Amino acid sequence: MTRAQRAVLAQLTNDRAFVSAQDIHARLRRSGESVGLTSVYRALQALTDDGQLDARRTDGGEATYRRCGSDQHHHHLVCRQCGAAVEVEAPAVEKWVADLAATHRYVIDAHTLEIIGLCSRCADA
Amino acid sequence: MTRAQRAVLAQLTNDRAFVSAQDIHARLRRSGESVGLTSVYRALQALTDDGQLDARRTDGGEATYRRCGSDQHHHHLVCRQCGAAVEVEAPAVEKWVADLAATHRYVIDAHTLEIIGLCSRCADA
DNA sequence: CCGAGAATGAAAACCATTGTCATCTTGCCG
DNA sequence: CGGCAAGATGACAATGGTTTTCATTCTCGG
Repeated sequence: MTRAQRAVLAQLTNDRAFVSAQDIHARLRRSGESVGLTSVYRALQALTDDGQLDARRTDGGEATYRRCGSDQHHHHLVCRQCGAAVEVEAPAVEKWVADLAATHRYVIDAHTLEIIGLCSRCADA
Repeated sequence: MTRAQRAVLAQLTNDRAFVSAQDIHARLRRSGESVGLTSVYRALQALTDDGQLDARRTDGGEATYRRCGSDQHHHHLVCRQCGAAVEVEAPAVEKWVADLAATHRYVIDAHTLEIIGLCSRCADA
């Protein structure tokens, strides 16, 4: 693992929310651990390919990343304000998806299920 | 409704797949019906706000739009190649989402459920 | 017919992301 | 140790979708 990858992973292990590349870069800068923006992007790409990070896009189209606790397939309940997320599993949905695909003769690559709102902390504030 | 909105809506009523702003612009151009790219973006924005179009982002982060048959809340089975989509309802999922949000004290704004793959036509080709 | 307010679109600005390339590390072999 | 090859790094430029700006053009009520 490269220096940039270690730095990014450390940051995301610390925070544990969905964070954008630019945010990660800024935070690393602020904490003295200086890594170029390009390297942050490369590290995020590599770690995501490696399955160590989950990626999702915000409503605005910005990519955000999170270090998840489970390496199993799961979905997220995400706070649109702070990025805090709860990992959830939905076996019933998985089955429903598979059946549906078969019915319509689609070859499925993936599916997404996300619940977006405000966590209790952000809702109160 | 403005000229641009009529043109965009006509195009999307014709095609009925998820299409990007740039694609719509190109198609209108090609069909003689010339509308500026800016106006296409504005029309898509307005029509989406109006609930006349459904929007989603491709994996690459590009926004795509579709004229759906149902104005009820529904989800999509989408072909990542050609944009063809099947509208599906999932009452069980809706309920599950609501319960989950309550459990975790999240104030829910929205949720997304998408199934991405290849339609039978694209899979065969 | 007139004028105000909306619509239009070309061009510039934006901004996240990716490519380029010269430099710097690092680990290995002699 | 040296030194070299492969990979990593990061400043900078380029890309590409989207939004802003702004001057011009419609449109429609009075």
